[in-house]
Amino acid sequence: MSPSPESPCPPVADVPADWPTTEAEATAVQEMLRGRVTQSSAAVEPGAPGVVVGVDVAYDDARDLVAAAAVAIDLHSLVVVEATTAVGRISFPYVPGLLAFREIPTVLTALGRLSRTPDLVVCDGYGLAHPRRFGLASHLGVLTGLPAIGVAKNPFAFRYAPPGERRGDSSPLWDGDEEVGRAVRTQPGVKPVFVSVGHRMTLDAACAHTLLLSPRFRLPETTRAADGACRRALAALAAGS
DNA sequence: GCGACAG
DNA sequence: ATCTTGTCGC
Repeated sequence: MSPSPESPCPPVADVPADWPTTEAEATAVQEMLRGRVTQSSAAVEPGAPGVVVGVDVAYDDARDLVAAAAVAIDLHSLVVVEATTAVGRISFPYVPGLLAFREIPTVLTALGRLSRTPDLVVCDGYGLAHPRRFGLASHLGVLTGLPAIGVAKNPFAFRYAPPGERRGDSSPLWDGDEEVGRAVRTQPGVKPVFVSVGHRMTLDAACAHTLLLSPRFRLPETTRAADGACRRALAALAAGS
């Protein structure tokens, strides 16, 4: 039977047939792709005009569903110019270090539904601040070829000294003796966010972009908008089924 | 070996 | 991530 024409239910995408199934396979993919990350001059200079896209996902574990959102925001005005969503089957269990395999297929679908090419993608989570230097933001950047950064709400397993209390203060995020990202104070006296390079971006530029995207709240406008959009998409799906 | 551990 | 109301404060 084909779906009834009047059915407003959005299609739920299945997991790609070639998607990794085991942790060993997923780790091997990371090892295979990590060399493609570029960390040179910023593809989008902080303050330059352009469109930044925030991506985020929300889960319905009971139904095995993940909803993704891609929200395009004008870098200068921070006004939302476009938003897309997608719903798919959860493609991987949550394993620290393998988060990308849980989110990427559905995020890619949402990104592909945008009518424009982003100048920068902002992810929830990490890029190079990752056990194998290939977190979600790097993975998404390499697969799309787009400049990407990761802005996480928690320091994961990395160490840092609290940055100064003023907006714009930052301190290194360390994996041993290697600086893999930075703790950035986006609002005075508020817990910092944890920024790392995803792809085609320097750490300095990633931090500068994060600050420009967070003029009023702790989290970047991209993250806030994408979070709201994917939650609404998931709620709408539940309501319509 | 055990615990910690982005979302 | 998710479970979840009202409430304090700018």
